Amino acid sequence: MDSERYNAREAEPKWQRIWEESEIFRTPNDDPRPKYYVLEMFPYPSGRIHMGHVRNYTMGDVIARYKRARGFNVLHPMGWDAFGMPAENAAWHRKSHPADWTYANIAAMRGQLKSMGLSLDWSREIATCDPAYYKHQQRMFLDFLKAGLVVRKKSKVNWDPLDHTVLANEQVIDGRGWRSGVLVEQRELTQWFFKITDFAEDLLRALDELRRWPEKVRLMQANWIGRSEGLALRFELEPAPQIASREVEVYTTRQDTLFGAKFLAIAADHPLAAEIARNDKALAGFIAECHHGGSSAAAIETAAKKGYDTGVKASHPFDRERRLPLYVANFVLMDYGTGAIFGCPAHDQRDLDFANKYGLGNTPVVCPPGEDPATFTIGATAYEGDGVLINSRFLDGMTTQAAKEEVARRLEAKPLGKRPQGRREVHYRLRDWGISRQRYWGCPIPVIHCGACGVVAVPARDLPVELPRDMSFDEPGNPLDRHPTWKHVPCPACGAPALRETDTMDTFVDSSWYFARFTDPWNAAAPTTAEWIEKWLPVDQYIGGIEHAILHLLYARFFTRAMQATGHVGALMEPFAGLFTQGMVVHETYRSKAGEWFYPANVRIEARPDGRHAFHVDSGEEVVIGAIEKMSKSKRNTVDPDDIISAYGADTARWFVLSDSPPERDVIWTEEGVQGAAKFVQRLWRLVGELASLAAPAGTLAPGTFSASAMEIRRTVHMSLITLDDDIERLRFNRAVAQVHDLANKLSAAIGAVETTKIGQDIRAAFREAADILVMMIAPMMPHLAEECWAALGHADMAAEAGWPVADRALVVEDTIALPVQVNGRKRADLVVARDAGRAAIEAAAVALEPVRRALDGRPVKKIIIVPQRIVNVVS
RNA sequence: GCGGGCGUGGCGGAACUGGUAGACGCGCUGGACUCAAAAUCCAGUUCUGGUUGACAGAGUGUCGGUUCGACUCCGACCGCCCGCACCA
Repeated sequence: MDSERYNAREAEPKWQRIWEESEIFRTPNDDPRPKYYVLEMFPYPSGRIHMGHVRNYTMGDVIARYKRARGFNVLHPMGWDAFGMPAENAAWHRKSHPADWTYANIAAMRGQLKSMGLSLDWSREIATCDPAYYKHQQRMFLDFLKAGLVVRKKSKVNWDPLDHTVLANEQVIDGRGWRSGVLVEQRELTQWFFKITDFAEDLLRALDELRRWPEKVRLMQANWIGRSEGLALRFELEPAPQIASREVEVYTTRQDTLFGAKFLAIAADHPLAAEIARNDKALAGFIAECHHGGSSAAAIETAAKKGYDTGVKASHPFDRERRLPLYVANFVLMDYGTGAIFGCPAHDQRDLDFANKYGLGNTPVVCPPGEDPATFTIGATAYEGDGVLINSRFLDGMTTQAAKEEVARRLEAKPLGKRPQGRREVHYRLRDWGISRQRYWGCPIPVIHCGACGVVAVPARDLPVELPRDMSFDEPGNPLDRHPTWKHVPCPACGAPALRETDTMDTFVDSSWYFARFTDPWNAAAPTTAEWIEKWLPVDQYIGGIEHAILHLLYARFFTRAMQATGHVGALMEPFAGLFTQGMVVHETYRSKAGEWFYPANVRIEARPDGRHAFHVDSGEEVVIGAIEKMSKSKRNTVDPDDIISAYGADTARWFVLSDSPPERDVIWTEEGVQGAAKFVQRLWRLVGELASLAAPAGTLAPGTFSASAMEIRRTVHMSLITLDDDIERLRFNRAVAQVHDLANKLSAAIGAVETTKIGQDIRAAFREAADILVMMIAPMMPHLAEECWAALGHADMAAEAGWPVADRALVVEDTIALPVQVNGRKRADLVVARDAGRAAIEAAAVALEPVRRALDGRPVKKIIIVPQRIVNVVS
C-alpha cells in the first residue's frame, strides 16, 4: 500500500454504490437471528438536511452497524413526516402544489442522507403523505371511533389566527402557536378528539417500566399527565330568587383545610355563573370581561385576581351556620376539576390574595411543625405545607394526612340529597387530544356528515379518502372546504346528499405509528400486519431531540395502546423500549458592527496572541464573535452538511459530531474541530498502511507463542476493544472516539518501537490482529474509511458484513500489577507486585518504598488499608 | 412558585457502583523535516514555589460534615440551564 492521501471524495460514493448494489442493508423479516430495531426520529422534508440530522442519524447508524456486526438482524429504516403547514405555505408563495414541493424535497434530502453513508434499508421508505400510508391511518381512526377512542365534541379550543387552525394544548407554548409563534385565541368549535385521557393512569404508571428512558423525559410526561388525588365535594346552596340550582360541586386535594374555608369560587364559564347572570347584568359584564382578557397564558400570568360576589351563599358541610359567599373568579379554570373551588385563604396563596383583596379574612387550620398553635397567624404568605390541625373541631390534633382521610370518610358517609356529599376522585391535568385541523395538507378524516344519519364512517371499501389534487391556495382558511366538488358525496348509509368532513388530522397522528409501519415490507398486500409489528416492536433504541419529550412521545405511547385496544397489535404496550435524547449542534455567531449576521462560511478566523478574531471573507471587515447558539437561519450560524461532506467527506462529519461532547449534551461545531477530524482520517489511513506493511498476511495462522512485546501489543488492542464495546453499548460515543485515538497513539508507538529491531513472526501476527481490530472499531463510525482500509488489509469481504471482533478477556489479565500507594489518602508511589500477592507482602513492600518513608517522616503507621488490586493506603 | 439538571485546566470533556483528578481531543509553546509554507513527526502544557530533573504545596462553584480515603455521599448556600406554571 502506498502512502497517498485517503481520497474521501472518490471512496465514499464508491462504497455507497457497492453497499446499495449488494443490498447488504436490506432487512428480511423472516431472519432467524435476534432482532434489533434502531430508529431515529424521521425528518420533516423541509428541503435540506441540517447538522442536527447529521448528528441524529450518525448516532443511529453507529448503533445499527455495531449491532449488525454483533450478529443481530437489524431494522434501521427511514421515512418522511411529510404532511404539514410549510407545504401549504410554499404552495401559496410559489404557486406550486404541496405534493410537488414535498416530493421534490424528499428527493433532495434522500440524496443528502445517502451521501452520509447510512446503513438504512431504503426499501422500507415511507412518506406519511402517501395514500398507501394514510389509508391505514384512516382505517385505524375508524376502528378507534367504533371503540369509543375517538369522539366528536364541542370544546373550547386553541385557535391559531395566523395558520387558521386549531392547536392541541401540547402545541401551545407560552400562549403561542408552536409553529406560527402568534398568540393563540380561544374558540368554541366542534372537533374530533382522541381519548388519550382514557389511558391517563396507564400512561403514567407504565413510565416506571421505561427503564431505558431518560429520567427527565419520564418526569416531564408524569408532570404533564398531572395526576392528583382529592375529593369531589358538593356544597348546598341557600335558596335565592336568582337561581334554581341547589348545590355546586367543587374539587379539592386539601379537604383537611375545610374548616378554613371562607368562600366558594366558580369559573366564568361555569353553568351556574351563566344561570345567575341571566338575572344579573353586572355579572354578565364581568363574565364577558373574563373571556376577553384571559385567553392567553401570558395574559393570565400578569392578570390580577378578580372576582364577583354573586350574593348567593353556600353552607359549610360540617356547620350549617357557616355561610360562605359564592364568587365568580377569573382565576378558576373551567377545564380542571369541576370548575369550582372552595377558598381556604390561610393555606393557599391564590385564595389568600383573593381573600385579602375582598376582605374575606382567614382562619389558620394547619399549624406548621415548630409553631405555637396559640400564636400562629397568617400574614401575606399562605402556609401550604403539612402540619397539625387546629381550629377544626373534630380534626384538631390530627396530621394533615389523617385529617384528609377523616374528612373524606365522613363526607362519603354523609348524604346530600340521594348521594353522599363527598366522593374521592382522581383528576388529571392531561386533556383529550384534539386532532382536527382546518388544513389541506394532512390526512383526511374519513367520515361523512349526513343530515339524516349524522356522522357516518366512510366504508372500508372506499378507503383511502384521498386528497383532491386540483386545489387553490390563494385564500386563507381551509382549502378543502372551499373545493367545489370534493366534499359533496352521497351518504353511505341512506344515499342522500351529504358532506365529507373537511378537517384533516393533526400531523402528530401521522408520526404516532410510523415506527409500526416500517415493520411491514413495502408493497405487502396486508395492511399493518400485526405479525410483523409484534416481531419487531418495541423499538430497541429510539433517538431524537428532547423537544419531543411530551408531544410526539406521549402521543405515540397513547396510539400504541389504542392500536392494541382495537386489535392492531397484540400484547405490545410501549412502542419505544429505549429512548435517547441527543443534544443540539450549536455554533458561534458572527455579526458586523452594523448588526448584520454572517454565515461561518463567509467568515475567516484568525488566532492571535490576544485571542481569536473573525473577519468577513470578502470585505475583510472584522466581525464580532458572538454567543454560541443553536444553529438557526435567523442568526446565520448554520453550517451546510453538503458543504462539509464535499470538502471533507461524510466520515469526517460523522467523526466530528460523535467527538468531544457527550451525545446528550450540545456539541459546538468548530472549523478547528472538523479539521482535526479530517486530519485523523488521514492519520488512520497512514497508520493502517504502516500496520499492513508490517503485518502478517490476512488469514495467516497465529504462532503458538508470543514474545513479551507481542503480548503487550495484543493486550493493548484487546483492552481497547473491551472499552469501546462498552462505550458503544452505553451510547457514550465521545468516549468511543477517545478510545480509538488512544489506540492509534499506542499502535504508532508500538510501530516506532519495533522498526529498529528485527521483526518476528509473532509481532507480525500481533500487528495483523491490531490492524483488523482497529479497522473494525472505526467501522460503525467511519464506514467508508473502514471499507477502504479493510480492502487494503487484504480482506475479500466488506467491513460492513464482517463479524465484530471478539475481545479476549484472559489476555488483559497481567501477572504483575502496579498498585498506587497513598499515605493518608494522598498518592505517593506505585507498588509493582504480583497480582496474587498476599496482604503481608504488600504491607511490607509498601512501607519500604522510599517516597512512602519520606511522607511518613518517622511517624508510626497506625494501619494499612488494602483494597485488593485497587489501592493501598498507609495511615499514620 | 413547582419539578429537574449542571458547575472539573485556556476550551470541549474523562474519572465504571467512594480508591492514582485532568484520559482523549482542540488550542498553545518549543523542536525536527523544508529554500519556504502547508502537511507530518517529537517533546511540553492544572496552578504556585524551586536553578533544571525527579521535589514540595494547593486544587473539581462556596462553606461545613461523614470516611483510612470525597469530583463522587450528606447538609447549607451561590451561579447557570431546561421543563411546567392561577391544575384547586
